[in-house]
Amino acid sequence: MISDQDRDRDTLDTIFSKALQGRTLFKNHKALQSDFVPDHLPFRNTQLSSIAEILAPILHGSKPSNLLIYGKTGTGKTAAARHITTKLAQTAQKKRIDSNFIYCNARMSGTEYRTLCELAIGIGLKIPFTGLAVTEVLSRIQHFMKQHSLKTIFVIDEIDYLIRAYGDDLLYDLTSSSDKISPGFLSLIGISNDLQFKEELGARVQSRLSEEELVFPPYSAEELRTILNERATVALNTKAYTTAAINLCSALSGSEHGDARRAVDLLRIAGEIAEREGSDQLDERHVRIALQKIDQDRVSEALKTLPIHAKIVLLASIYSSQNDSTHSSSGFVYDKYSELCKKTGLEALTTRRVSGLLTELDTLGLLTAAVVNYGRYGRTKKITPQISFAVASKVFESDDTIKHLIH
DNA sequence: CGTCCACAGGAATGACGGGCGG
DNA sequence: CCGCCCGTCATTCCTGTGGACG
Repeated sequence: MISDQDRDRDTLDTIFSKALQGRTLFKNHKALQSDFVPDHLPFRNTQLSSIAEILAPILHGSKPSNLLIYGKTGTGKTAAARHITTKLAQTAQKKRIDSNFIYCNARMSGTEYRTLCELAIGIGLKIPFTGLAVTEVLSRIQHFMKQHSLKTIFVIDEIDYLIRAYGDDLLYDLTSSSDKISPGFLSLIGISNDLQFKEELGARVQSRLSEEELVFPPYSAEELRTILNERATVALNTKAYTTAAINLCSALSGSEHGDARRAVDLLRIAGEIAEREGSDQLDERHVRIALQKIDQDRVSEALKTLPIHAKIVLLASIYSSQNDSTHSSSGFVYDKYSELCKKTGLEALTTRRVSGLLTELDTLGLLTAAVVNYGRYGRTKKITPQISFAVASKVFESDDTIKHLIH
């Protein structure tokens, strides 16, 4: 009989010895991670030079126009913006021009307050992580920028998230604060995945924020192949992958929406699988396994960070819709949810709150909550889980408070 | 053609953890 | 230390609503 510990040590030993033998496929794992900004962005020359032209005025001390960048996920928006800003920052530093380039992701930050905090930290201003009014943080930032006459470019990624959750007031304040900051200034670069996002902006913000606009089209499968090849030569050892594997990665991602990030993720995960298997070449088989794993990974990451009640609501939705779809109204889900809460000893939240949680889970893409009218029989959200029971249970099993709800 | 279901979702309010200025 | 402010999450109370049924 082999204990768990023994087995763990065995596998660790084999991993280590393989690494020592130099059998790893990766020579630079970072180049395939999603936050990696490559030196060279193929097929984005026109966009890059447009951004550069728009931002260039900062090099002689005047305020660049605000910019709005559109494009679906994985079309290189973030990479392009980060690429240009770091290049600019380098040039500015060389020529001793005072300027700040700050990047933040609104969805990661979560709230208006925390987005502003990113800006504050970026310009070197200390702000407590809670306790202040948003307007207070804003005026401190403005005051600080005026005092030090800071010239700043602020990139807000996934800006559509911010608008949907909080409205455009903050953006209005940010774009109309130039006199409070002068002789410093603040230029905004908004990045949006949503092409219709602009219509959600009020007219006053719309004209200010999108002084300039740029659209990033999706990559074709052909272009993806070139990109992946470029990344692969940086990230992987020369003989560690087949061209067929690269081609498959680009074909699989290109057929959907030309999503480069997904293609790169796919390649990385395939590499990791191949490495774990101990094979010395990444081939098409690994890519196919990775394809199954990739969505699951993304989802379970989201699941893990969910608050406890959101987890239970999600579980309740899955149970409710499991056998027959007539049991997927928000009322049914709530009943199931409170039943589950009773089992864990937790106090159930109100219907109102659960309704809110359902919409939150919808925006996370973990389920769809469509409002439907059954006339005489009322008006509900029709809940359809977007993840399987298997995936959910796998993640929730590691949560002590709800693991016994899974059966 | 009006009724009325079964909720949606807005507004006001409160508890909580936390910072502020005095 | 105090009294006051904040954001966040949740509750309570409320008004609104599309369309099948009678």
